[in-house]
Amino acid sequence: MARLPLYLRSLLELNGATPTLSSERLAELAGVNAAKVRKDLSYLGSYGTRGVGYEVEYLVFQMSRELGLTQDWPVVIVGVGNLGQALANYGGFSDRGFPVAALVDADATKVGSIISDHVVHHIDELPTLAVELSIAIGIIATPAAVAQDIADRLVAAGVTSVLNFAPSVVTVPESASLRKVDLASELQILSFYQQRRVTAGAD
Amino acid sequence: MARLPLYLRSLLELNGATPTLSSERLAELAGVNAAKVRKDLSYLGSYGTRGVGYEVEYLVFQMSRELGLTQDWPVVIVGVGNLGQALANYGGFSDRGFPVAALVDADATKVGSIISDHVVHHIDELPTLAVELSIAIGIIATPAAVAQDIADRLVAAGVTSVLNFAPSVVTVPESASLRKVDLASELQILSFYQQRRVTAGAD
DNA sequence: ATGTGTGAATCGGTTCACAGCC
DNA sequence: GGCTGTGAACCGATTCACACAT
Repeated sequence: MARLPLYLRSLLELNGATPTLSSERLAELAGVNAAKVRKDLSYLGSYGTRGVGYEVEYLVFQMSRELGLTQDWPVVIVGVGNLGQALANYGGFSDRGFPVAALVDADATKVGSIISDHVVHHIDELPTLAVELSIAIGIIATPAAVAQDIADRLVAAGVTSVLNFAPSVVTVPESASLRKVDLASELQILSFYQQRRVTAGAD
Repeated sequence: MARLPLYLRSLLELNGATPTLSSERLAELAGVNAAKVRKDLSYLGSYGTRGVGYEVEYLVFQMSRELGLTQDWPVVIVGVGNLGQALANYGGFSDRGFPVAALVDADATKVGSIISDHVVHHIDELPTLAVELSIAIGIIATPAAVAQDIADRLVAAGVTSVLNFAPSVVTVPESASLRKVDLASELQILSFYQQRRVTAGAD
């Protein structure tokens, strides 16, 4: 359920403003419709009270548990080029239970340098690091050409969750999970609609 | 059609290795199935030849045209914190026809500083900059709390395509387009499956 | 009275399968 | 013979609508 994180964030943003919340109201906050919220939440169990709504605190707890956020999941960032460095410096990860446990790169000249308090290790150390640091998630921030190879190495090292930022098609075995963030595609999709608007306006 | 950029990228990666390509083969490269490729491409028009496949060069041209990639679309990055700076330094945009035309921020202490060859302007200059630089796309790299306000300002300034990196729900009028990149959600989704695997394994 | 939980209806997108063209 | 283009079947997800709990 890809919307759970959205609901959770909406609930947390309330910051205890209200002890209870209707599906209608939560839908508004999360930018979806109320029926969807009820269906999604009912899938987690019956945590609502008819005539009243959902108890915010309890719901937050259940969602966090469901999403596996009651523990930290250490991440490794592979590739410390522009994007990799940016991600390493970006505080948003560690804050939310995804501490950056290691940085690795294939470039020997980068190995040993320090970025955001982390020493950059060589990619060959991945298997050792993965075990020692209990790494759960690998972030690929390399050039597209090597992305698949990195994914393979991550999985081989026992990292079963992969987030790919490289603009290339990557596959992992059934036993692992893969998500991608494709900046170029996002821009091109915007460009598509942008052009349509411009063209339509000219007609 | 959100898969067009993927197809285009796959075609470009061939680098002229073959003049013609079957839907089967393109599907493989793009990581989807062949029927989908044919449906998607037929939506652009009948650019294939039965018994042969699609002429790569012609297809690339048609797709680029369709996606509006025959021209540049200048972008403005709003917010030059960690993420904003990273995006500004990230060469991937300009390369692909989305030149970073301007950087803006609300923080007066950042205004005037130079990042990746660009002077940071104050957010209030957005309307002027948008017109002068023909800005088509606005990238929101601000804290969540101000993201909606920024989106409103972008739209008011005539920027009708918005890419939101802030972890918050943002809406724009029908007349504009919005895409989002939600790093925290991506990690939480991975965490969800990761936990399921771990839990299942312990059973 | 209010708002959940959920079967039933609906919708959009995916996949199948094959007729038609090269 | 090979591969596209596309109607038809299929499937999951969304939405509707209402019985039922508080």
